[in-house]
Amino acid sequence: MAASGRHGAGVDKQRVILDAAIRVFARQGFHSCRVSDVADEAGVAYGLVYHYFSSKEEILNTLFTERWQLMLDAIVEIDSREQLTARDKLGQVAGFIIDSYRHEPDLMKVIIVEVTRAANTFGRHHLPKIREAYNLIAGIVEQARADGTFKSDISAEFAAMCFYGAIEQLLTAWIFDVLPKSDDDYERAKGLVVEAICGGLESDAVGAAA
Amino acid sequence: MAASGRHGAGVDKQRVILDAAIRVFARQGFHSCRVSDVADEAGVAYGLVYHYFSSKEEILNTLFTERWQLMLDAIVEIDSREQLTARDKLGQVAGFIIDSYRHEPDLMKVIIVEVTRAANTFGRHHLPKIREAYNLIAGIVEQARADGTFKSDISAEFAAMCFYGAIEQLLTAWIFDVLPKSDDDYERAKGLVVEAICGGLESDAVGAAA
DNA sequence: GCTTCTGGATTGACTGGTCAGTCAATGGAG
DNA sequence: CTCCATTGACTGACCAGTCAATCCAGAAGC
Repeated sequence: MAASGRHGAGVDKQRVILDAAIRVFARQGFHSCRVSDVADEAGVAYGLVYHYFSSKEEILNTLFTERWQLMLDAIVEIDSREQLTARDKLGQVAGFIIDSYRHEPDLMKVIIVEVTRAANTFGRHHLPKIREAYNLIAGIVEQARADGTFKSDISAEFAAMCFYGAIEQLLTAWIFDVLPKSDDDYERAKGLVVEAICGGLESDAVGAAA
Repeated sequence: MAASGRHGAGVDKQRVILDAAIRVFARQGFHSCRVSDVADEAGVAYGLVYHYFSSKEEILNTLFTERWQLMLDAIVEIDSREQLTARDKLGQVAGFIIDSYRHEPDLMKVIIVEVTRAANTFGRHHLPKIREAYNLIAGIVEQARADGTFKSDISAEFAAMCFYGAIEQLLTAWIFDVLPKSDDDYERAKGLVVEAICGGLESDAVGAAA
């Protein structure tokens, strides 16, 4: 029966555990929750968690790796669309990330709070993967620098940090209810974050005068 | 003898413990270190830590509160200088934060990694203080929006997030050796981060044409 | 069709180690 | 002599990870 085991009605217990972990990690935080919390949330015996995962960390690893790769693939795909300007590409990237949060806020919260923003403890292991995202974004900027669309005195790596940092801060603000989060807010944010970073905060008159 | 206790050569043991904690927290992370590590680093008995602090967390609390207040005061002071433009004010704020990292990288690492970027676990308690910073920055932006220097279609709160997020991402990149960090890099970053956020990544010709 | 066998799925009690926080004892400055 | 800084061994709680037992779906044999 599909990819399921023997018992139950064909439910994939590994998936059930992962989904439960998303909820528990988002609610209590990775460090503050017990493995038994995850097992309870999944409606599964404690030991079964260790049948599917070698450790508590491996659960988080799996969640991060799955999702982050999706994002990397998306960025590569967006970057490959020749007809788009750099601003449009960055807009699509921002849109993808914002939509990810919109559709799976718990998962994104876990990834950002427990991995991306925890590069010290847990995320250290994932720095290479995280860097890949920076580099892909930097690649988009670099191209625009080369063709004169973007300022040449701001390095692509530096620009990528500003761009990514702004987006992550936005998600963080939503996660902790610092900014409002209606459907409208999400949609508007997609355009605004690009406008802010690419076009700048200063009104065009001032920007042109400089 | 000043603010010291009886024994020793007038050394303030509380300060010694705090300084040791900065090093240990920065090196091993708050969660992965033991209180005994801090005591050892400070060259002090385990129990003395609990003579000066009621818990391990209170040490981190103290470090954060001290430093963050310094930053809030600095921002208020910068904002009060009437003759500065919004861009200049933001530049000073960025400069202050970057210099803080430059002069006390361990302390700033602890504050960012363990508090600011850990709003889930520990930082939750400090969200109000963290928000104050956002609001002060938003205030600077708001003023520029009112006098037409900054675009009115980007809300001040949103802009503040982008600005602060970009800076924090910069520090994070330095902390984890993702960006180079010579004295020159720090100095250049001060101007560039403001140029990126206020002026935008797009070259002026493009920005003006839009 | 019925029974037995097999191996992975599932269970949850238990262990071993870790560590924050306690506290009774010590010591030395005033 | 008193008071408080200082010491460090100890305790109680917590929890990740282990493991032996059990269960059950389907395969194999009859």
